[in-house]
Amino acid sequence: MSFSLATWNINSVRLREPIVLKLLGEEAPDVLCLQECKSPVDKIPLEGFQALGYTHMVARGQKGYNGVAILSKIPMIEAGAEDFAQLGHARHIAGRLENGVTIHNHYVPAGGDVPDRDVNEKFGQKLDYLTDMRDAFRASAPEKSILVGDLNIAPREDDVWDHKKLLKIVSHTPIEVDHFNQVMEAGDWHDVTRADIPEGLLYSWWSYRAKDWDAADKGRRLDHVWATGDIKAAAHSSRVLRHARGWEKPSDHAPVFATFDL
DNA sequence: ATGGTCGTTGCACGA
Repeated sequence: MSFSLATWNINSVRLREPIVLKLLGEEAPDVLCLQECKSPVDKIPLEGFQALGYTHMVARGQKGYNGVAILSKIPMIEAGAEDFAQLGHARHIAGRLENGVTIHNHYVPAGGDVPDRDVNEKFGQKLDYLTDMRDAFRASAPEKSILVGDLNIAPREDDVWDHKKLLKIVSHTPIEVDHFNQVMEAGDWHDVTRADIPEGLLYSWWSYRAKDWDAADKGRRLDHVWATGDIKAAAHSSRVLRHARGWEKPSDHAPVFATFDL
């Protein structure tokens, strides 16, 4: 069985229902993981998704902030939702497909502007969220699992438009990258996107504040697809759907895709 | 060094 998957920070699933439908219609991933739905679960506009064959959903939501959902054409059951760092936020949901693969969908806290937990509580919450993820994977090793989401960290030099300029900018600081790598190591997670696209600048997010995001191209790779070691060889065909950043009323993130032959 | 843009909500805050 082969299935394709996409992860996309949608920045309001209700406002952007039209481009979610566009993505599902044009690219037809079997599974779509969304972050920043900014909606209670019962207000997610399901009808159009269902009409396109996405008849399964697991989600956590809250009014106005955060929120994660997994839409699937493949039968899927909920496989847990955790409140890492005990923030009381809807930032994680897991689903299990009928082929036994578990998908974790995360929206890691952005972390505020100042990369110092003593003066910026949000930065501490981000680090604590990642530490809790690490400890959960140490306590229970994930198998046959995929982890996706807006992890709000660009770990590599070629995941940002200017490594040196961003070393003190939240999302690319050494302490965040260290926490990120500890999560990966604890769960035997492997970076599917970079296994498929090992060389070159690669971004999934461009700020709304740039005058011309495409020409300036000051992006960061904040959105990730990981797989556990037991299924990493099944992954291929990774890509970032960059042109979705230029759609009508876009999200500031582009969808990231991968395919798994399992 | 600064300001720049969105979305949701309620008359700011988070990203």
